[in-house]
Amino acid sequence: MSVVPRQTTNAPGDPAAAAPERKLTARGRERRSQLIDYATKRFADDGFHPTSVADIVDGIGVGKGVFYWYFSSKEELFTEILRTAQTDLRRTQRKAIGGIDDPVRRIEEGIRAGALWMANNPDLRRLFEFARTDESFVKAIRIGQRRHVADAVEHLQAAIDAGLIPDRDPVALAHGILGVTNQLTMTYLDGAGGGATKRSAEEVADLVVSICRNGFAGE
Amino acid sequence: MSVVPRQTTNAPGDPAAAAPERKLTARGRERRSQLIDYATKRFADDGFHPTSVADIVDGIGVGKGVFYWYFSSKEELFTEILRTAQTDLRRTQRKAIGGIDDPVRRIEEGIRAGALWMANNPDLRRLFEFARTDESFVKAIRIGQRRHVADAVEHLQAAIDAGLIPDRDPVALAHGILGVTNQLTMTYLDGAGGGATKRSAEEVADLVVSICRNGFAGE
DNA sequence: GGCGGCCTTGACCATCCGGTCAAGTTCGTG
DNA sequence: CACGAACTTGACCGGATGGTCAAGGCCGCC
Repeated sequence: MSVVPRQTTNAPGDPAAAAPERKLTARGRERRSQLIDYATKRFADDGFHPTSVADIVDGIGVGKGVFYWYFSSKEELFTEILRTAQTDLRRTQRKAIGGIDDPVRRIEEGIRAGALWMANNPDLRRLFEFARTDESFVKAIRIGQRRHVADAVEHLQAAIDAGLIPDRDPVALAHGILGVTNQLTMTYLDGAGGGATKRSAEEVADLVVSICRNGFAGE
Repeated sequence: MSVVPRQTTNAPGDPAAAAPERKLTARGRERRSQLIDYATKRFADDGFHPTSVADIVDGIGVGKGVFYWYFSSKEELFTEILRTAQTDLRRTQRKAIGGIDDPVRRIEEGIRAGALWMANNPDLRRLFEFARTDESFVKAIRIGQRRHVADAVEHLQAAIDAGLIPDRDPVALAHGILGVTNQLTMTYLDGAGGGATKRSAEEVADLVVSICRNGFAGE
């Protein structure tokens, strides 16, 4: 008969786009992640804008209302995907450098873990890449990127303080590392790198570490 | 009265999307570049998909037919913008390393010129960035990127052969340089870099060169 | 076994989108 | 001044698109 009111009041200060925040049963949680998984693939394959809500629900074989039961908008879904992915990437990197003391090795293993994550999650990598170019999502992605850079800067600064690497702007270095990782994983692991042979994820990760460490002239 | 037939036959072998290829008067050429300029700005500010043809013609204050007089589709316009920009970037870099003999300095000045171009053409840089993420345009951008990488590889290989830099995969290095350039120009020159102070184009160019040359550990 | 909340349906809506086209205007040339 | 080609107009079209909602089915719990 009656339907639960659609508009969940946002926590004040949260400017726009909030999740419906419903009580979900096991079945509901499963449906929700099914939507997320399928949408991730479609967004990565066809792009965010060209993928319609109808495409997503039709692909799963459910009615359109299902989508809006779990997400308040297409944008909200996408933001949710981004947030989850950024959290996962960060956790992966933290875990990878867990037991390591030497700052330089922490940096290197962090880079390697980042590159491997990109290699193992090509869809999410593509979504990051797109999100940076779309005004509606830059903000969301900047939050995670800032954290990401801050993590790297911490270790770079430690290495500088210990006299293990030259004293250069660690923030710029961190961004440089990010740029190399993105570009090389894209080139060698996504479809058709520009005149480059295919390589395994590990080879690419080693390549990324080597280039970040030495540049073209170093050593 | 009668209207010139709309569909210009493509040069055979050209798969899709070709320009109308009309005879343009001075007035026509001006209108055409007005459309290109305005569309570039809108695409860069609002994104390709969110910007409609109606937005473009309304922004200029002309009828919709004007657009389709000069371009056969929105996609064709965008591809044209990309192609022109890539050509311009390449020419700028070639010119910058014109009179230089030392391979290492050629590399460095090429990098600097690339970074400066990105800094001076933020709209076009954003369009590149987006085009890499959209299936319809990857192909177009790959062509230019391949050329771009090939240019860099040539100089890197020369430097390796002359024993001026260590013998490492020049293709990977070229992509690394590209990644650093994109990331740093975006961070420091576009809106709101992640917790980073604003810098001049020249400072950023120097930063890019330094990082590409030495990595985080080099020298 | 029935009640109430979670979940699903799919027709429907207002709007917008890329693209077409018949008709009209501008302008250089002969 | 006349003619034809270059250019412009703006109503119009078929088909999305994101999002809504009244209605009904499912299911766990008392």
